[in-house]
Amino acid sequence: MDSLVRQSSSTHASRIYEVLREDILDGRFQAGEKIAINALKERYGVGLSPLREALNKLSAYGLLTQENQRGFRIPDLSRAELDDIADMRRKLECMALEQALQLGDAEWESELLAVAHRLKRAENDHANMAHWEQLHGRFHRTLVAPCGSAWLLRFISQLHDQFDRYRRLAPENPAIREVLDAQHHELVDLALARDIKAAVGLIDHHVVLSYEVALGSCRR
Amino acid sequence: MDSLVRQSSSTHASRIYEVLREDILDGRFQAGEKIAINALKERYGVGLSPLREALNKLSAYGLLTQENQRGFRIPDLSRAELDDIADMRRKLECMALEQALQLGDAEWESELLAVAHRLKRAENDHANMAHWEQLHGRFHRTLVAPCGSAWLLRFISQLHDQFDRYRRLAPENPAIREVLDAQHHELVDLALARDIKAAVGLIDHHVVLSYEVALGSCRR
DNA sequence: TTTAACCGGAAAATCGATCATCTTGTTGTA
DNA sequence: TACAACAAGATGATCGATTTTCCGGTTAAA
Repeated sequence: MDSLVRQSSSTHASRIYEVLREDILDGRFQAGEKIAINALKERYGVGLSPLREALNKLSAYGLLTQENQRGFRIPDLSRAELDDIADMRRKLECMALEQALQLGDAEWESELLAVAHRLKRAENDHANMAHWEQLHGRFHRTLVAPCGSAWLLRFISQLHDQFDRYRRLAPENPAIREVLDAQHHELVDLALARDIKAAVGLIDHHVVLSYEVALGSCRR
Repeated sequence: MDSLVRQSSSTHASRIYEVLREDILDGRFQAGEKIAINALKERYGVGLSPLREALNKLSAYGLLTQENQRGFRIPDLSRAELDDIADMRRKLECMALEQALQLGDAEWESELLAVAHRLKRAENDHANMAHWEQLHGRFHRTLVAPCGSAWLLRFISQLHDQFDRYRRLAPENPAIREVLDAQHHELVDLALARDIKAAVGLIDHHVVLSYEVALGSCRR
C-alpha cells in the first residue's frame, strides 16, 4: 500500500528511538524516573522488542541509564554534570568552529545563511517551540559541520542533547534569550567573514550565556 | 545451581556485549563484514533478543553500523578515519592529562604506580596479549581518571576503542613498541612530579607514535 | 527491638515462532 | 545477449508467552 510513499525504510525501533529521544530532551519524563516499559509499550503502541532495542540504544547514547536486572531510568540532573557538559561544549565547539572557518566552502555558506534565516522567522512563533528547537539544533550543527572531524561532530551533538535536557527545563529568560538569538546571526556574519578569533570568542560566550539560562533548571 | 556463585548481576545481553566488543576490537571480524545474527546466536549460545540488544548498543557506541532493514555490519577501516581518531585523541587526552595533574590526589598516585607496575610485568609475556591489552587500557584510563570531567573520560574511552581496532590489526613494530612501553613509565614519573608541560608533551608524542604503528593496518 | 529468612506480586529478561523485507536466481521477452 | 519482471529463499524485525530476578511486606527467631 505504501510501496510508493515509503519513508526511507524505517523500523519500529528506529522510529520509537527518535520519539523517545525527543520526549526525554523535552522533559516529558521526570529526572530520575524509572521507565515503566509496559506503560511505554501502550503509550507508543509498539511491541516489547523494538521498544527495548530503542531503550538500549538510548542508554548507550547517554540519555538513559541502565542497571542490570532493574530496567531503565531517566538520568538524574545535577549542577555538577551541567557544569561538565557546558565546559566540554565550550572546548569542543570552539575547536570545531575554528576548523570549520578554515574548511567551509561556498556551499556551506549558503546553507548556513538559509538555516539562520529560517531560524529568525521561527523566533517569534512561540506557538511552535518544537519547530524552533529543531531549527536551532540544525543551525548549530550546520555552523560547525565542515570542521573535518566526524568524531568531533558526534561528540558535540551528544553534548547538545545532554545540554538541552537542562536548558529546556529551565524557566524562560527573555532578556538573555534576545541576546542569544542575536548572537546566532552575529555568528553567521563572523563565519562568512572568516574572522576566526572573533567567531570563536563569540561561540564561547554563546555557550556560557546558554549555560547561565540552563542553570535555572538546577534551582528547584 | 549457580545461586551462590552469581557474578554481580549480569544479563545475557550485558555479557555478550562485552564479548562482542572485545572480539570486534581484536579484529576477529572482517572490516565491512555483515553480521550474521543467526550464526552469532549459535556461536555464543544465546537467544535472539539479548543478542540484538547487545548489537544495538554496540552500534550506538560506534563499534557497529546499522542500516534499517538490513542488519548490522562491522564498520569499514579507512586512513581518513584513523587520522580523525588520532587527532581527537591527541587533543582530548592532552586536555585531560593537564587537568588530571592538577586534581589527582595521593590515592590516584598509588593506583597509577600499581597499574604501571603490573603493566611492566605483562610487557614480556607475549603469550598473554589479552592480559597486556587489558592492563594497557586500564593504565591509560587511570592516568587521566582524575581530570574531573566524566564526559571527557567517556569520549576518550570511546576513541581508545576505535583506535584499538586499527592498532591491533597493524603488524608488530618492536622498535616503536619498546619506545611506547618506556613512555608509559616516563608518564608516571612526570605525573607524580606534576610536570604538566612535559607530561602533556609526552602523551601527545605517545599518541602520535601509536598512530604511526596503527597506520600499518591501512596498508594492505 | 532488631535482624534475618520467607513469601507473593511485579517487573525485567529471554525464548521460540511469526511476519515483513531484502536478495538472488530464473525465466521470458525484446 | 541484455534486461525486466517475478518467484523462492534467506535474513531481519517484531510479537506473545515463558522464565528469571527483584522488591516490599510479613513473620519468626535471636
